[in-house]
Amino acid sequence: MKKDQTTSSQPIFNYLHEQIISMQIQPGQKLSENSLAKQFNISRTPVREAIARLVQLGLVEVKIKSGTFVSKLSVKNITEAQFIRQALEVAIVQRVAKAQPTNTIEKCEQIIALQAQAAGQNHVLEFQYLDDQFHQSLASFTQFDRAGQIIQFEKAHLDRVRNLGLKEIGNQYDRVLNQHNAILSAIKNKNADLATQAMTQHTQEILLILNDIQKNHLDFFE
Amino acid sequence: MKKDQTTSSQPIFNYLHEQIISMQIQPGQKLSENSLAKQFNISRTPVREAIARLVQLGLVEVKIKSGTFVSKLSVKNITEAQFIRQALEVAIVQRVAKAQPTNTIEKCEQIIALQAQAAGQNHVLEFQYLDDQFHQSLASFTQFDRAGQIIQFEKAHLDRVRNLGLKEIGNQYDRVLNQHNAILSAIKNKNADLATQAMTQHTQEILLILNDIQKNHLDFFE
DNA sequence: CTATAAAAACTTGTATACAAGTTTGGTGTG
DNA sequence: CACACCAAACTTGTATACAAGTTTTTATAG
Repeated sequence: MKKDQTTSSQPIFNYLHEQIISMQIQPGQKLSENSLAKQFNISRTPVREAIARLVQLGLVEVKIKSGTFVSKLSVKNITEAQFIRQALEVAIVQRVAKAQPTNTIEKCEQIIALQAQAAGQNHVLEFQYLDDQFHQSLASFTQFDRAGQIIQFEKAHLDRVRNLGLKEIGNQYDRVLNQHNAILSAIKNKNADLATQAMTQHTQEILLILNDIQKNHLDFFE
Repeated sequence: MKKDQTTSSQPIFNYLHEQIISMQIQPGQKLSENSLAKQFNISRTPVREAIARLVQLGLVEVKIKSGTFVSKLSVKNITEAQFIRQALEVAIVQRVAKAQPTNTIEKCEQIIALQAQAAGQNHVLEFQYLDDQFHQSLASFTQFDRAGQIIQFEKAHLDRVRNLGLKEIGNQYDRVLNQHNAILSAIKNKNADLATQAMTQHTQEILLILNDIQKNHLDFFE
């Protein structure tokens, strides 16, 4: 009566996904199904499943009978991911603003408070984690799991850029905090239009640094 | 110097996808990797790849070591697909309305004209095809292929409902035509808000018939 | 030393064999 | 007839072998 439901491809998918968005596996780098299989002590079959999913997400490209490569960054792909994310986040925040669910609002307030703490202690990873939590709290109100999933998957493309920019540009804690506060404030005021505006501005932040980052890392872009 | 790039899993993916959204393979029906492999004269490997993609799209569910089943319809999934589609279509039409690209507008006018013809001749499939073309024309203006892809994949869930409703409710040519005209008119008037409103109403049509269809086909719903 | 060609090593795509769990059908017993 | 139990047939997950094309390396000729 074992209901396993977990496959061997899930861990390797999670590993590769995390390594790619954290830029520890660099854009353009070659992956080997055989090496990965040996590394994880499994056969090529589940490795190929994991890679197939990453291909669907646009994070990996397979050149037939030649090799598997981590996708390079491209302004087009990143702009597109931002567009999709913005469309969904805006639609979500509009629903939240109209419903003003107490639970969600309180959760967001708590997260913002924690973010202020993390900012004060310069805890970058914690701050980023809380950023995700803020957006996921809003998304979870809609109970639309798939929408949240798509956002997460698209955000992978944006996170690669953000993590690349961390080293040189640094985390702009105050900007993000102000924007989160603006979004929450608009929600509380039941002002869907203002919430839309605030969320739009927030999700477009990445575009402001994109050109600079491309200039500084031309080898990572296609 | 053969650049094949096509895999044997693509045809079977296309086949299953088409059969599922056209409801020729019914919700809840069992699929067999072995049967499909024999049917297409290939091995289980590419069949499994195709099925894995369908699982990602929510059209198929795999019960481990027990069977593969076409997903049943569910109000939650359908509502969610509608939400995602609406968010993206609205974001797209807003861009089009602000830019007013001549090519796109002319294309849409042509499509609407063809739709009027198809409606007059009661050509259901042609009318539906042109409906898709209308939306894809708007999407292609943004040059965001992935956004269009996501819309198409989410629309699969909506098409199942729509095709189910065709038999009893029938195609409401005039409603759709009026809505397409309203969208295009708002675009021409550079009125993004009106375009948003028109697109929202258009994409929400499916929700109006959802309850009735569920009542008439309880066995297809989970 | 350079250039070219052949061969060896890798690469992914596919077929197939096996493992392990689930479902189904039948058989025997009460 | 009803029910429990066992076996056979199916199911998906995984490992592995092979096919076919690409890349790299090596050796040989000039």
